[in-house]
Amino acid sequence: MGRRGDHSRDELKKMAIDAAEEIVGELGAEGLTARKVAAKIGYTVGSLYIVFKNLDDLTLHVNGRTLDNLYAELLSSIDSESNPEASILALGHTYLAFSKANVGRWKMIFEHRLPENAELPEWYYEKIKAIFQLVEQQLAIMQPTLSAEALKLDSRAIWSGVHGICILSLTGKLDITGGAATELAEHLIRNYLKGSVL
Amino acid sequence: MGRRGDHSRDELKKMAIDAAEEIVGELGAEGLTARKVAAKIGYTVGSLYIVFKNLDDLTLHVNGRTLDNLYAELLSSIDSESNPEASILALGHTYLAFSKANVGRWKMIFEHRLPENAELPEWYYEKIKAIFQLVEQQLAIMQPTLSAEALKLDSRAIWSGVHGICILSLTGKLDITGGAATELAEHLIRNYLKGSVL
DNA sequence: AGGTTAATTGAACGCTGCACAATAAAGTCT
DNA sequence: AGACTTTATTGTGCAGCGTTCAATTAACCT
Repeated sequence: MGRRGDHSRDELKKMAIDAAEEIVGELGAEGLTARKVAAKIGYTVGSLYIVFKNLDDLTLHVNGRTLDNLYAELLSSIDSESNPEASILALGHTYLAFSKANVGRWKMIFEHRLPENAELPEWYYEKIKAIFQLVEQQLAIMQPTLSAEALKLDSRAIWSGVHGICILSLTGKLDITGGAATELAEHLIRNYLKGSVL
Repeated sequence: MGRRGDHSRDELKKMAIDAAEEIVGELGAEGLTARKVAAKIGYTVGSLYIVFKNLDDLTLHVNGRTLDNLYAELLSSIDSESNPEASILALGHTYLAFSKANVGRWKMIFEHRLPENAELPEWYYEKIKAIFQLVEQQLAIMQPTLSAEALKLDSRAIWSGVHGICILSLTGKLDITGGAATELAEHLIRNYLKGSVL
């Protein structure tokens, strides 16, 4: 059992997120319970509630880390590419690969619902925005004359589209053969870009 | 209390789905519990488990009906339109409007996760396919030379895209002003179609 | 060593999904 | 009509959930 001074608050927090991450990776969001996390880190449930407001709070932190992981992979998938269209395609490809390699964690981000009146915390929005901005940057290189407004719209349209393909393919609702998600995303990106340049 | 012979199995099933639908509409998927549904139809929990395999089964039936409702609205949004591009835009518009008008029920379709090894039933897939086919039909009118394969791909790409916008806007993850979802979808559809015709 | 502070526990509460023995109503047969 | 069978429905029970909080126990301070 955890004894006083064994771990600082931050250490405990990190341990809990680590444990939760592992559980979600194995069992999906459904399998995440306070008791399991507590058992896994050698503390009792009560201690979790010192560090997190509630289970949703813990979930949010796991999701935050997942977003960070994705962001890192997305970033490293473009820094070698110079052609912006190729970069956007690479982003899409990396996104789909990541979500497939981390189904449980990725699905949790979208299956998770906040309690009635709660709002997503600011830092969470920032992470989402950062991802959109990767696309936005490439678009800006492609079409330097576009207004900030138009860039934002285009990047949101493209990335939401890729995201839609991602979710529908993960949940098997595409009514299409398995590996086609990447192909779909490529299609979407290429055709959108072609059409928007005109 | 429900007495023997008061309601047939099918009536009971319908009553339960009705009640569940109402609860989800008011409280969201989170608020749906067997005990609440039972109380609402004047039966006890036990009776629900005669008619449904489990709560997931009930959820699936509510979702199925929601898909039917959407399908009906989508259908009536195009039968007056003759221009296929306008029709696809109308489909997107109707989709977003429907999801906004029925947030709770619509979100439940995507937040709901099946237990570990369960597969979606066939009739559920059929409903999803039917919706995709509405887009496919319009595309076929637009580009009669396209192969069945290509039609399927294009319709999936477009509709997944619209769906992505729908989900991200419903869950407030678009980092963009509220009403812009429709605008985004229009952008996506128009640019994709423009690009794909070339 | 004794007193204070604070970290940690674990039991308790009210909820959940689900199962199943007990019950009561309808149908059937003589 | 009365007894027997069938079956629809109940309601209690179980295990597990998130969350709270009084009690405990370890570390620190004087």
